[in-house]
Amino acid sequence: MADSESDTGGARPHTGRRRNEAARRAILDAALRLLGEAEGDSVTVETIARAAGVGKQTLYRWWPSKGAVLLEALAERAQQAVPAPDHGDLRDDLRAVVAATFAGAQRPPVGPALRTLAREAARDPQLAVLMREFTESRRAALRDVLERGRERGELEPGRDLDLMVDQVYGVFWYRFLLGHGPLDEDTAKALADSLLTGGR
Amino acid sequence: MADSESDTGGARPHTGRRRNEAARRAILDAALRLLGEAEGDSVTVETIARAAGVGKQTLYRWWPSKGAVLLEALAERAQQAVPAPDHGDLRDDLRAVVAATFAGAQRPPVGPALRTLAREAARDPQLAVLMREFTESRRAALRDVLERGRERGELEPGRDLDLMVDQVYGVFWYRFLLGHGPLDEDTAKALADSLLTGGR
Amino acid sequence: MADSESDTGGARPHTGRRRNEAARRAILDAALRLLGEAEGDSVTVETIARAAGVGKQTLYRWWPSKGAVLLEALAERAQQAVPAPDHGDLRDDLRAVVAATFAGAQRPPVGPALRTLAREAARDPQLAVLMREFTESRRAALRDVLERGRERGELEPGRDLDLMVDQVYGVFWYRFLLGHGPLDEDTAKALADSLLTGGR
Amino acid sequence: MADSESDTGGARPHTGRRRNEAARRAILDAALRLLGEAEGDSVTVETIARAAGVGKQTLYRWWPSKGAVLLEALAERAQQAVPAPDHGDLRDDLRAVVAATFAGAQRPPVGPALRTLAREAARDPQLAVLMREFTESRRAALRDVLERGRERGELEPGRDLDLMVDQVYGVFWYRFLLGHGPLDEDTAKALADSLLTGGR
DNA sequence: ATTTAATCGAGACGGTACGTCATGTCTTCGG
DNA sequence: CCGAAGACATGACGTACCGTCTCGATTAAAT
Repeated sequence: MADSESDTGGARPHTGRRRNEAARRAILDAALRLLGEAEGDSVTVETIARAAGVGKQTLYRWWPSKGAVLLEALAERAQQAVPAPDHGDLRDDLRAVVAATFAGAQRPPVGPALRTLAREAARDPQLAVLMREFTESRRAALRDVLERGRERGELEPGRDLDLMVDQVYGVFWYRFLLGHGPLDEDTAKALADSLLTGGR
Repeated sequence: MADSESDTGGARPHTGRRRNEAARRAILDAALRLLGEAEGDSVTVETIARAAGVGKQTLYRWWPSKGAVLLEALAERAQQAVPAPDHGDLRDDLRAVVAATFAGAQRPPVGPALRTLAREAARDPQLAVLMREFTESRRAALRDVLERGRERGELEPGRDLDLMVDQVYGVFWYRFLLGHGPLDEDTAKALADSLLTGGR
Repeated sequence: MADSESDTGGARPHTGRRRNEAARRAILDAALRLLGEAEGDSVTVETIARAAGVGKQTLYRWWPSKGAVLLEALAERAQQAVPAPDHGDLRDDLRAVVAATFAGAQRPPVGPALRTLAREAARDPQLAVLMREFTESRRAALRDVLERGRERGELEPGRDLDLMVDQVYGVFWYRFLLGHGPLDEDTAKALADSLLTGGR
Repeated sequence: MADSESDTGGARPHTGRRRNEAARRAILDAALRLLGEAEGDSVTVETIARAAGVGKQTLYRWWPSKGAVLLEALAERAQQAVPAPDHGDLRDDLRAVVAATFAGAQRPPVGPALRTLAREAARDPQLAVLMREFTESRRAALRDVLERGRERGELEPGRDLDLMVDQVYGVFWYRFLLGHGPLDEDTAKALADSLLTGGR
């Protein structure tokens, strides 16, 4: 009965007094998988543990909260990405980064996970900190793009880069969480252009 | 013991088969107070009821969910604002609206309450809907300003106004909730200018 | 699925803010039934609650521990008994009381329940107190029989009645819990006679 | 932090592939100490291991269960006794054995330990078996005394000796565990006399 | 004037998830 | 190869909120 859900392929070998890497993997995988399946609701610590074929205690031993598990699972997945392209043209780079951000957050397993993560972080200060650190790397990547553009003279020297970054991520999170507007490629293009050209 | 916290001044007179306005007030007041106080803890239905000296059923009779109570409590307080100025100059109007938004959300009772409300909305879909409706009026006011500007020719005709609105509120919520950047008058000015002039 | 076990016959009507007597009954009945079935092992709070069709909290609201539930269930069952016969002859009375004690504790639902109760009381001081009070009434009944006998001159005036009582209940509990000797009617007779006649 | 309690004096030298006697001692000592100290709390395997500065496995390698450790710890201490005197007079012998039993169980280190042990045995069937075996020697000693008395004609030939033994140990355990009556020398005398002379 | 009906405070209820604890098994690694 | 260390799966524990329910009282409206 339990196996029908977990499908971990049977017994994991014990690893003695060292952390069992296979268990870690099973937990992270199960967490991400459940998030993708269940649209974010009802992803319980117990559910994750059962799906991973793991005791709850093992989960609590290594992560402070359910959200921390999700975050690590997600961070792993997102490690590879972080494009930070360098075409030599700010407009192109900006469009690419923004579009990649928008697209990346909506692929099946990531979207619900990210949303759930935000929900959890809203209540769990510890997780909020972790998440802030995680997103920081994304912000840094975007800031690099802008800095390169400024050095090439594509931006006014006095421009507030942090504000520009926040305009991108602000729009992203705002629409991502509320869902009242699109986060498609056209929007990405329009947003990038707005930052560079403004509204005149 | 209960009175030490609620301080409703003792017994409320019954109002027979008509809704007891005093109870409604007590609930909203208690809700707002708790929203402001509870920095990290979650605001419980039971807590609100107890603080208001009210049965839980009274709460559920008049509001569909805990979130609805919280939102109404906050909305009452925020009723006044929604400036939507009309100086005849888009830049001035925009700066004014953005600055007012930034400032309004940080006044002592509103700031923490709004933050807690956002936290609650992250978990309570019903509240999320209500909050969306509530913020819609703010967005509409900003959109009006932009539309007037466009009609005066101060914006390119093809500009995506909704995106501009979301840039403002996106930045606002992003910084408001994460607290990693300022929401002062300079920022308001810079943001407004960015929307109009862009970064070249 | 749940109903297959609980068999409470469907929904219990709510009783508002007053304790639900039906729920109390269901809990006590379920507790005793499960004890009888499961030989005492694995009678979990959760199991009792589920079998009674009740939330765990309801159980904890009214009893301090699982053992307290069992005790109350058992005390109810034992209420009627408490023989304390009065044939006018001490030997007859004593034999009757002892035999009744032995027999009563071994009837299907009572035996395992009593054993489990003792197990629980070994760890739960609160329950130990309750149990002491419960058994006190049994001791008192036996003491009454002895006192009547002494008044009739069937016992030496200086005899330590409390010790006699403890000889009866000591043997009872000792054999009941360890199970190394019989607690049948012959034993009862022999024990009663031993107390009166001694070993010469 | 762990050492503050164990205070085993620091590192024990390893003994290679032979059983480490020092570890055995540390475990038994820790067990006895904890049995004596822990008045209400239960004595945990982990607690013993930590207090002895020992891994849990070392414990399970040499003893089948926690209870076995506790019992062995106690048995060692109680080795000496088992008097079984032979004055040639049953009454004297009986009084001596009973008084010794009562007194022995109340000496400072043994009393609380024995009580805790009984508590543990109530939950641990394995320990219960071991304890039964352990107490069997005590029962045998008493039975010997009685048998010698019977052979000397001081007891009716048909007397149920096992029942007499259980009257002694029944009273002992009953009062020892519940503490509602004294276990002093007078009681011992009265109990011995009761067994021989009875109550007329 | 009496009945009817709705509100109110109170809090019990069934339920879901939580995070902790103890058990007994297992494996690593230093000596 | 022993012994320490401690990770692991299991399963019970007791707590926190949720949203629903039923009281008994109180009082306004309908009769």
